[in-house]
Amino acid sequence: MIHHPMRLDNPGLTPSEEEYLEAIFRCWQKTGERVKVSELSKCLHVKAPSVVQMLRKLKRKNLVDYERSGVELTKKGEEQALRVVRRHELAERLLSDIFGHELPKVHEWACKFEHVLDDELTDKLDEALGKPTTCPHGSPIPTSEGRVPKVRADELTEMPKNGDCVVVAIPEEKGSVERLLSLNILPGTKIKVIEKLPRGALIVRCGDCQVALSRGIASKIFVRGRHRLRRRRGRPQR
Amino acid sequence: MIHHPMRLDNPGLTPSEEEYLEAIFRCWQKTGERVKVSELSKCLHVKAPSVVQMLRKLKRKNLVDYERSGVELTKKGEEQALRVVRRHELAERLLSDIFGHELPKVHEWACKFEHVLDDELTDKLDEALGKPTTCPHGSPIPTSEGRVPKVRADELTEMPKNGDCVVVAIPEEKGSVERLLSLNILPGTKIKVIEKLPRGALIVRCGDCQVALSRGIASKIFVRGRHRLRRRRGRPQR
DNA sequence: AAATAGAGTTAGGCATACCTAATTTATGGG
DNA sequence: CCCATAAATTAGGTATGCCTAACTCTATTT
Repeated sequence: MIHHPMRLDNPGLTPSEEEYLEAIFRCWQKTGERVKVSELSKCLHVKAPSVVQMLRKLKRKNLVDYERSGVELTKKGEEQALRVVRRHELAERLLSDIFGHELPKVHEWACKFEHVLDDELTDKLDEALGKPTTCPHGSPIPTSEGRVPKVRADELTEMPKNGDCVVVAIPEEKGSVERLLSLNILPGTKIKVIEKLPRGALIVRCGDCQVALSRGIASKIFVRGRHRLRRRRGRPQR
Repeated sequence: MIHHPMRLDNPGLTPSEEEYLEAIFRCWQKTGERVKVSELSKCLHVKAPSVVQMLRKLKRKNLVDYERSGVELTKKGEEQALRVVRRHELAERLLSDIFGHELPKVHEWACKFEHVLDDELTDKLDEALGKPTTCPHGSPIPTSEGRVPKVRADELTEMPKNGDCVVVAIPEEKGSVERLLSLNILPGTKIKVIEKLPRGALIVRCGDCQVALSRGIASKIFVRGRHRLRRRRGRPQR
């Protein structure tokens, strides 16, 4: 069967439209601000005029609220975005279950997989994987009803000196994951802040060794302080 | 990342081009004849002019030998087709490993998955699945070098009365798979021909029960007579 | 051999989604 | 306040890959 511009299992969304919705959602999630054209342009690797064109299309479909000040998902748009995110996170789980040592590449692979999972397959996958609550990087997986489990977690940079904590989520991006994987810093890892350096950088102990983390990467690691009562396998956020 | 018309990991083939190559290969495999436009039109669910247009494009790229009499893959075209088939069959293995009871849907799902597996992921998948030699329906999986393990197998319709045999391959198509799954006729199943009816239909015993199979479906079941020496887990063809 | 059906082809269009170049609109520094 | 730069937009163009309608073969039937 041929690549159809519009998939039957979804309410009239092309793969591209889905990618834009997902990107808008992820950008918005980081800052809570309306998302700018230039931001999407960067993260989708697409030139600005293409973004504008697509945003107008999404606006016509009532999926986004778009003005010069930036974009925001509408209720309807967010629903769709969450469906895509769910498929993406489940694909990541599947891939990391199969290819344990390839975590750095999992995100990229999942970007493609998310477009070939229809609702039926997604739900079956969810079940087959044991209804996981987070992706391998620690992000929560939206439920099939579109609810995102919210979780209390703080940036590693906000931990006090000598603070003990447990990693809840790490970034998705390949370079960072490679770095963290080599240091054995993954969701679930216990780490302790040894020293706080200027500019947000810090020195942490994980396992036997001590390493310095730049602010850039440390601010994308989310942790839960160990003084909080630990539930088994908490549901972290990022 | 956005849906690009041409994937980087493959030598300039769009997903559509790949689908055509695969379809040409599969049609050719059935009959050994040059494939007709109308045939492709039917099996790709695309109108004839679209087929013609694509065939001309593939001809320009030296992937097919195309004249009014029909199409045939060139050496180069076959190489590419086999890559796609390999990805498809491995995807089927993966899917049927995860969703054991959903065999009828596996082929359809794999049609989508085959387009998101690059060479690296395909090879890793091959390894993770234990380098299987056949897809769950029994078709041989081309190697990464593009070799197709050939296997001796005969149409069930050619078995003699009272012949004992082992199923080697069943069709991919959903309806047939549903039927055969309900009868518990799968690759590996032992069956015995009880009666040969006119027009190629026959009655077979499998397990405890006896069933009638129309010529239509029986001719798409491939078997190996039990008088042949059995190797462990033979590599069937269709 | 003419008529006709069906397969193949050509011509002309359309939707998607990308691009570049040129223009407009903000925005922050002098 | 004005200008330079960055961001957003408009205009116009390209490649894919599908479509319909109309035409041309080919082959079969009468």
